[in-house]
Amino acid sequence: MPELPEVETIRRGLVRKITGRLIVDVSFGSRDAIRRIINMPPKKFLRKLKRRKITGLRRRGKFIIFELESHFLVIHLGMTGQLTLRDPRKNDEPFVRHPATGLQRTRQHPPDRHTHVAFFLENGNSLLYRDTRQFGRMFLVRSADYKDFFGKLGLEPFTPQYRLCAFAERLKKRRLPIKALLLDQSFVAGVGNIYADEALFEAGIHPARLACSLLPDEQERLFKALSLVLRRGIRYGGTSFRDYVNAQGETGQNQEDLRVYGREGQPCFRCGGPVTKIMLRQRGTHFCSACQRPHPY
DNA sequence: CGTTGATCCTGGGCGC
DNA sequence: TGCGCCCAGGATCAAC
Repeated sequence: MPELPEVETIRRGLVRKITGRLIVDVSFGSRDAIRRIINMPPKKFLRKLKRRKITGLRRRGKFIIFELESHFLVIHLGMTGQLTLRDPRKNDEPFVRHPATGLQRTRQHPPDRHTHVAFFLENGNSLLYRDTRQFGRMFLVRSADYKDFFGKLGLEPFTPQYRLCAFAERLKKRRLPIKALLLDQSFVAGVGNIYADEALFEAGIHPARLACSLLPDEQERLFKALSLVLRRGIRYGGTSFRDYVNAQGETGQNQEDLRVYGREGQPCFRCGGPVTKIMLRQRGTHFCSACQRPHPY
């Protein structure tokens, strides 16, 4: 589910509301789900979090990172993870799936069978972690281990380290389809299936091209396309295809602005030809077969 | 070493 | 209505 723009949108929606707050309690859902999601016994997790103050909120790739006093709580939302705030003074609304779009409409909701962790804050609000498919993970990382934890993660877009020369150098070493490389978090952090397809379309590059075969101007177009589509995703509050909601429980708007993802058979915005969908490494892959040629010559 | 495909889950949608 | 199958914003890991 959530790629860099979605995680960043959640972060921005939470940062003012939880920074400086104390975690007074943590409650858990079903045992089996908790064992998968948290990297330690729940009692230990609770002991380490109780009475801790949240001093800040960061993001690295698709990870959202809660700064505590001696630790970081690192959360990866997997495919269907949701982090939402619940204010007991406001009314709850049930999850409602829109019959036509399939999108969920909700503001805040009470915990249900997919709500696996609730963090209770001293101001009465709670932060709910809900995850239908249970692919998300939470880690408590000691401050000293922080760098190590993210050691293998790749270039971070929108930072000074995200530079064309580093990008091109990494590209040249890899002999696999460029789409597959874009999904590899040790290359560029934060890119997932939607934004990989969107960036390749913007750059006019066929998803099955071998990464090492990209010509210099293609490398540069892809480098720029990635930051373009990610920035656009953030500006529109993320892409809601199914489960993604922001910290307030609202869907994003970026699905209205996608060029190829989810548009199979519909006209390419550039040439008018039909958008093609193929399976590449078990992932749905959308592109325009006229604008994104399999061979550059 | 690098690359690949199976696997972990639940649920929605489709064909029969 | 129901069943079986395929698909879904992801990442890990055994096997080549």
